[in-house]
Amino acid sequence: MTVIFSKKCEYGLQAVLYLAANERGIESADDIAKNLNIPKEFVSKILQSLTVSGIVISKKGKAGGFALAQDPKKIKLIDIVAAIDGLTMFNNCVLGFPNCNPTKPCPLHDKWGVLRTQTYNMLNEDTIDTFKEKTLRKVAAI
Amino acid sequence: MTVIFSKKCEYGLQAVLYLAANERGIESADDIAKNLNIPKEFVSKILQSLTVSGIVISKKGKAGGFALAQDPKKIKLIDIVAAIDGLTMFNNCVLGFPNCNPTKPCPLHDKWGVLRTQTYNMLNEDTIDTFKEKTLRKVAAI
DNA sequence: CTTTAATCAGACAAATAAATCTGATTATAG
DNA sequence: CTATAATCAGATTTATTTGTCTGATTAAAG
Ligand code: SF4
Ligand code: SF4
Repeated sequence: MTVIFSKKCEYGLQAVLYLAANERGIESADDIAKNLNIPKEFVSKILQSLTVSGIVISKKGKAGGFALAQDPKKIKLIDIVAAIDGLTMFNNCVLGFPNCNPTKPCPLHDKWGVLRTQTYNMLNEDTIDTFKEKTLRKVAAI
Repeated sequence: MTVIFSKKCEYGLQAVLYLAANERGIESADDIAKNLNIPKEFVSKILQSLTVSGIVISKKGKAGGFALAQDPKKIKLIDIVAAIDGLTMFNNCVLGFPNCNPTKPCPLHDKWGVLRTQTYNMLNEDTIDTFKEKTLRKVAAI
């Protein structure tokens, strides 16, 4: 069981945070994978897909790799989530009931609705440039 | 993608809420499945496992089925989650970083830690007898 | 120009989760 | 006592997610 996001999405978030934090520009998939201790081929695939979404760019050949496609002051975590897992979870129920709808609230609607929104806001309110320090410290501790 | 809980857990939560809400005592798996619009064999298996956890009881043979093992005033949603998915998610990171630890916080630790606790509280603070009405209304709308 | 180290595309494999099936057992009701 | 309708246990199937492999392409550096 993952929490909220798929592994794909978690790795995507970690990789993009890492790219933003180390400020070295182009970074190889191999390097990213080693530093985050996640499977290289997998994170490589994920970053490939994020090039299509315009979040990272890739450079082929020797000394190639991935880098942010935009200023980290413009990228939010929610952008990465939207690109990988989509945003449907922010319309779904913790209990798995269908048709989430304030007019047909299920038992937890009031409480869950608030938490769901706060989770969304958490991912939407800061740009990833503000996470550099903490990302570096966390990565160092992996 | 499910939200937080596995399908197994979602169905378990729904089934137990349903048993508490309709107050008919023994209810067949077939009936539960039809009313919740979820697979009968699957919910049956899940309820079987919840008998082991002491949350429901089962009665075999004709007119058999499942019923709550305890007074609904004593059952909390967190009990069902603990029995099916376990509670590890309440120690894990949204970003999937390993070693969640306040001394090695990752970028979202402060915010996510709070939301995670509030989610736990949401499942822990009320007993399922308080959900009857809303459950019935939600089930009717499925 | 050749070697090397990287992405890229797409197939493939393994693991996990979700759902179904089968046969046995059990209890009720006629 | 028999027919029926249910749980139960466990195997099996299917779907999805996660992870790996292969071969082609690309670009840098000697
Ligand atoms: S009404 Fe609330 S609890 Fe029910 S499905 Fe919608 S968000 Fe979830
Ligand atoms: S420190 Fe916070 S964000 Fe990081 S893993 Fe722990 S809970 Fe998650």
